[in-house]
Amino acid sequence: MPLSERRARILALIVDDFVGSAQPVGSQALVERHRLGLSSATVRNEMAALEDEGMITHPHTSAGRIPSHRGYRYYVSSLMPERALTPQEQFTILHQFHQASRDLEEWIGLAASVLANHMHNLALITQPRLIEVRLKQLQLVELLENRALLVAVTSDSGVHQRTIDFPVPVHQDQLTRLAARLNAEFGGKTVAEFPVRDTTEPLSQVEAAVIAALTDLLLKEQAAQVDAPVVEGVREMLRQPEFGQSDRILDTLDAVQERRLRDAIPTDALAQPGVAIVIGDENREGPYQDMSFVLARYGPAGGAGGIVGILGPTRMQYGDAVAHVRYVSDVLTELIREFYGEAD
Amino acid sequence: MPLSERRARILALIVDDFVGSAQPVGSQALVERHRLGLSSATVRNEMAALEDEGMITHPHTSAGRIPSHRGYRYYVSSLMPERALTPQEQFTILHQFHQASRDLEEWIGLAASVLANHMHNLALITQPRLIEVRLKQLQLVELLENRALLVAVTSDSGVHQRTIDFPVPVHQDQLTRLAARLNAEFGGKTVAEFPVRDTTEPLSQVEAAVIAALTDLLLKEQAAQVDAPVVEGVREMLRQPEFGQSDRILDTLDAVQERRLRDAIPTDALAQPGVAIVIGDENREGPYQDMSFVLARYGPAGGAGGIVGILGPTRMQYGDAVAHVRYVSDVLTELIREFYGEAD
DNA sequence: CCTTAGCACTCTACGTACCGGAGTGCTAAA
DNA sequence: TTTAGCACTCCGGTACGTAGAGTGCTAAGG
Repeated sequence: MPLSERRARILALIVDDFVGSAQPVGSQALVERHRLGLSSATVRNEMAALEDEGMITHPHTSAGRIPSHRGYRYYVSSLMPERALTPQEQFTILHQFHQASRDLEEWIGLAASVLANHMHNLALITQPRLIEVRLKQLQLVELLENRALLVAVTSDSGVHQRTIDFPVPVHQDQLTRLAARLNAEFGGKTVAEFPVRDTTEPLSQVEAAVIAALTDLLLKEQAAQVDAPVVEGVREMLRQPEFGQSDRILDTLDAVQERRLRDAIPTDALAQPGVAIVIGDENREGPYQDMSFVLARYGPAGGAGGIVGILGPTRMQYGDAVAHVRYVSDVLTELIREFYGEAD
Repeated sequence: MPLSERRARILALIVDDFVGSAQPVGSQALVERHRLGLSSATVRNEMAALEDEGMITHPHTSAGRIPSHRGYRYYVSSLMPERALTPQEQFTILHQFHQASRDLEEWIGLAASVLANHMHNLALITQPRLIEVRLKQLQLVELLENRALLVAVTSDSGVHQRTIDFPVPVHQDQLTRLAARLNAEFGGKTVAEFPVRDTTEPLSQVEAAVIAALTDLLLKEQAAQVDAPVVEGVREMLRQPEFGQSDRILDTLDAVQERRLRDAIPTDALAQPGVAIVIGDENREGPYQDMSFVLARYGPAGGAGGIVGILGPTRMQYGDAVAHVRYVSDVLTELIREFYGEAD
């Protein structure tokens, strides 16, 4: 049920003020700061109503109001002004990409830094990957007489490596020939498309070992839906007043380890296109229940892509966050398109 | 000038107690806890003397004593009991390595985790590298019509990649032939040994671009004396009481970023073989001046190697730290010897 | 019926005061 | 040289009082 216009306006002001100051906002302060044509008493009545509707709460009896998770949700869904970055802001960001070298990993790291610095919160970006992983080319390098390094380049330009132990000695010549043969046979294929060998015709032990390693490597690669994300700005985020106590910092520090974060990213919120916002207890996992994600997919439709987003306390500048995430996602999409070529 | 035996004994007890409890230790507590055949007054006299010699201090007038950096230095140099890990401890650690797969990077990460968990402090390990980087094999993979991925495997089994843009279109066939040719020509050589081309005979633009990229890549690789280390246990360390205030945590968090840490590792202390201890203000850089490093090199003599160590507050179990670092360093050395083969 | 002035009440943050405990430094005697 | 004794110091915790910000309610006014 929608709020009355005045009530909604007051909610928006409470959110704005609280996001800015991190202090509970009182009726009188609100009236003065925004020159409302109302008395503080009226605002108090509205606040009481907003509290009944679950949009705001008190930390304690005689404190000002702070938005509840529900209030934030209402705010971002109905009240928040849409805003795009100004040309000036866009330029500042683009400029940094032009400074960097043409390297995908570097771009990802840079994008994360940019986001983190602008939003004073944690930025996370997963490496771009294709849904379908195709083998592009493999290489075999002798390390010891019975061990080799398998290097596989996949269609998303990822380079993967693994050592293989053979039951028999091998030489580089042999490996090079084998690599050429396997490239011809498996190149350009997904694991699912790998030709099944006629089992009656026994493979050489070496060949079998390489194929096994290759298959396993690509399967593992494909299985990992999302890589552990690149994370920047942990410190920026922890500087926010909500992390004032050190035990809170330590717990959060734990929660934003790349590996834990990978599983915590609420990917289901990204079913629809556009920027998704996941607030507080909309997160399933405990440690993130008073934080919010602002997430978007990046990458050309059907091509290699990943997730870019911001994680911070629920008290967050959602409008700016959305604008920044959207813009950075667009920039990354464009860079990837360039990198992999239009044709892909 | 050496301390009298009794005075040294008292210093050792102060260090031990303080390391254990993080509380300043008073004369009476010391006497009671260790059943010294002395009165607290005598101990107080000795403490006053130790303070004159700069070995201990007070936080304030009526507090117990804590070791100064100088006191720790004396302790580790002259008083600390040498200790090796018990067979039981050794087994616990070795066991974890046997669980892991045969992958060098994984070993490094595992070793760091083990160290961090046992010592409740930060563990850091640099990737193993050779002083001399030799090209083992290179591979060229077409990405776009005028862009390729250069993958170079170096003699320390490192896999390095870089994209190359060509002024002209290329095909995979051409790249494969070129790669084979360059492998024959440059394989097994260091950058310094790369044959200089006769400049009068012009290279193809493609070949020139690849050689330039390869040279640059190996040079960069060689130039970085130490990689940014793998770091584990940040949270373990920050849990120590010396990091009780949140601003201290944030500052430290900053100081232990991989990149900053790389430059802060006091490598010069590792000139002599064995385990090096760098205490407090023996560190040049500010943020580490109330922390200590316990470091060792690992890797077979003349072979690929790196640095393994612990970073924590100066109040640290130095004896255990040394024993653990030494043992893990030995284990890593053994693993590397196995991995690269004895012959190397 | 909505708005608002007025007022009693509540809770926090902060500063002051106070006290017990642990520890020191000094002195004088053993 | 060691030690008992004692006065002194400082921290940490608790209690208390106060100022400030804010609330909720009531009753009067438009």
